[in-house]
Amino acid sequence: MAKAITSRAEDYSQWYNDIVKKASLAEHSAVRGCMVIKPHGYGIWEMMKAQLDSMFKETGHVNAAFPLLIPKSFLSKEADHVEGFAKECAVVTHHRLMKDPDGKGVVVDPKAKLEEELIIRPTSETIIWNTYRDWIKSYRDLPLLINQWANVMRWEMRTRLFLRTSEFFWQEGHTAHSTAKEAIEETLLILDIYAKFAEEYMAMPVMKGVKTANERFAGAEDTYTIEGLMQDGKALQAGTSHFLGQNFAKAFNVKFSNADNKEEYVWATSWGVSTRLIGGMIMTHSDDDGLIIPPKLAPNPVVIIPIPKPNDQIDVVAQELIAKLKSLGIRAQYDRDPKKRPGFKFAEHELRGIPVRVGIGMRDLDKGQIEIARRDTKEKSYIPVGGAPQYIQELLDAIQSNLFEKAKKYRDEHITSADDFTTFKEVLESNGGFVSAHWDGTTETEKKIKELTKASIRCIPLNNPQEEGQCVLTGNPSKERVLFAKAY
RNA sequence: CGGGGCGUGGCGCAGUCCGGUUAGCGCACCUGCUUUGGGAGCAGGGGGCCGCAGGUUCGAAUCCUGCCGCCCCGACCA
Repeated sequence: MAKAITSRAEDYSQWYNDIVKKASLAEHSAVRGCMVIKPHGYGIWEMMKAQLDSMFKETGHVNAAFPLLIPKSFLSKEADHVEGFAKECAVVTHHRLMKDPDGKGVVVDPKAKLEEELIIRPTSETIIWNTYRDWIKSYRDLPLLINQWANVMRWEMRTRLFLRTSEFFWQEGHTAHSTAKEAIEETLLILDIYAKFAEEYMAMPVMKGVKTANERFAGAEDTYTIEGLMQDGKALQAGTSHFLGQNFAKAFNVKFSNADNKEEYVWATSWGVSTRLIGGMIMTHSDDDGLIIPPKLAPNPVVIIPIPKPNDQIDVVAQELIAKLKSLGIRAQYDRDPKKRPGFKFAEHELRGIPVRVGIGMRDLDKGQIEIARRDTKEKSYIPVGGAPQYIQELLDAIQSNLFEKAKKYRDEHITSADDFTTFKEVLESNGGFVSAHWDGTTETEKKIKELTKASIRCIPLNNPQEEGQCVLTGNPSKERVLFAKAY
């Protein structure tokens, strides 16, 4: 067991780090806070990208690309936005290096100081709205539905691979609309896409809701969120969709003429999900033996292993199986390497989270069967060669739904109501997860609760039942419950 | 920015307190033989500015000074 990983019970965050490292998903780079995403990890991101991108396209969005660098002055145009991001921006001040006059290497050339400093984008609202000003003149130019796949940089104090790094990869949608109603509809449409993606593709159940003023995106009127629950009982904000009102339109003076030839400010949204989703996938499904990838996100959901080593007959059976799977739209990989033993390969592919493993050995072939093992439950079955493709197809679906059901069961068992502060604290200590409690609606109380328990309000669920109650901390009147949790 | 820890072949570490001649171990790697249905065994082999820069000393991975970097825990955040 050369690559054994720390168990979840022993040290959850070490378990996470071990999985990222030993499943070859990513590693720390030479640059502080920035990661190298390795092929296996990037392959999963590509699967996520492809699916999300097609969902965006189906709903009328198109992709474009905006610059990495943003003039410093742009950032200061929307007051809340500056406040939110100023503390974590990397700034470009010079445009040239020179040989160090006192020795080896290079130094910044003091003569190459930029007249206006540039910010490496922490998000792109400002540069995009500055551009939209020129693109939008009439209601006929609306709606404008644009997305970009990009990297952004936020200078983080503490980083964790995928969950929080200084540079991360994401998509950011930026749309412009002629009415508030339409912009809000867009915000909710995207939230639904995110939730559908999370649940149907990542097999990660999520709560849809709206953020409190305190947790809102800097510059937004409303921030909608999907919140997942990880196996250690902490919540993960997995995606956000913002209704920006006219804040950016006013800051960047983006107006359009309506049908009555009257000028109005444009209504806006922005929305994003990032490589953080990979962290969410890991912490939702994986076990003490390593990563578990939901079949729909696996670059290669099936791996075929010759037992004990390849020969002509096994090669033929493997290639035929690959061809038949391909015709069913299932990608499979044949790990033929004769120098590695099957036991090693079994362990390796389990660690890397491949959903289905097929073992082909002469002993089974003589009986006309092959061995098929599923990663999620570790169960093995012996299936006639001819029936294997269909069996695998059904098995992948079964794994996908089993992962979702298992995660949903866990999540549902970790939503607890609390009506007094003692219970509230006890639930957080013992069971973890979401605590559904009344809150008096003030930021002050929200902050106080966070200070006392480390739990924040993750969201006010959509379609939340209205009920009279008393705030769990202050006893002040409240009309609905909100979801608290400790969060990543 | 506070508190803690760590920088030694690709990876993980020992050695550092108490300086000593050739810097060691496991994994990985290379060669050969034997193996082969759940991380193979044996034999041989290659690979090191001991984080960087100064200093003390006959002699420094080890002691002293300064610097740099990374990880973990907190405050901030997707």
